Amino acid sequence: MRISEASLKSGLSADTIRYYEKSGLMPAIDRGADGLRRFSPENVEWLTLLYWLRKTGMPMKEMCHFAELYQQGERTIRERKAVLIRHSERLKTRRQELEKCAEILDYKLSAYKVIEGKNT
Amino acid sequence: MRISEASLKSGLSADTIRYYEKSGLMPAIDRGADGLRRFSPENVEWLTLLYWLRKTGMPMKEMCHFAELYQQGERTIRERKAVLIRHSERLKTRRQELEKCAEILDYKLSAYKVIEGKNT
DNA sequence: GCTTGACTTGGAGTTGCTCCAGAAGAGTAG
DNA sequence: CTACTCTTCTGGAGCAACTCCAAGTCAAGC
Repeated sequence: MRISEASLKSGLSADTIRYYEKSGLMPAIDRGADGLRRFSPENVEWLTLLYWLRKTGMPMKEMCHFAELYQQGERTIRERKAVLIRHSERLKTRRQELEKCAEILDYKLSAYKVIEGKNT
Repeated sequence: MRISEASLKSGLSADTIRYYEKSGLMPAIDRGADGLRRFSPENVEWLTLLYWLRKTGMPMKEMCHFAELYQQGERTIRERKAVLIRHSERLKTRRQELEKCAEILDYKLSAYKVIEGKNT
């Protein structure tokens, strides 16, 4: 499939996909006779994973490292596992931050209610 | 208090605080006779709120708008409430994204386990 | 009186995109 | 065949939100 379809399926914009390729986050995408990129389903699965990792705060540097491991095949599975486990810990931290912020918002909103009560 | 203490208490770096002031996210901070910024506890509370809003993904533009409302006093409470409610909806969305990503990671990790099982 | 340390400003650098101009190729309409 | 539209390509500029740095000021301590 071509880039627009890959974009639609992965969630990444075409620009971002090209940018990721340039940055070494992809195992060089095949080109058709016309010179346009052709994405395999495996390519798209990879892009989708990148989409989620990035969206939840993994820095590009770490994704680059992860991409290198991926390119080196199955013998790097152990290390890749470690990267993902570290990331899922990051998710836990993020969730706690959201929780904390939600608390603060609730507090602020209730304080507003008190002020409004005074003024009416 | 001075900027280093305000930084410590709010969670924002001194650089970021100065940047926020320049960007209009703060009601102009007082200066002492020495020309250095002096932060009131109210200033710090405001910075702390900004810290959490930013950390959980509110764009600067929206924070600027919120800051303007704040500067206009109590008559903007209703609108400020709306901003915070919108943000708490954003938090909900973010939480779902984290959840979704956690699922993907679990799936990937279990897939790795299968591969490792085959190789040993 | 001299050094140390926190602070000041303005500006350059960084990350991770996002948008744009200009060109090339395929497909459709007249 | 010509004209037009669509998608894609590349290289490069622009942007958000910091982050870091150089050069200078000023008060406090030895």
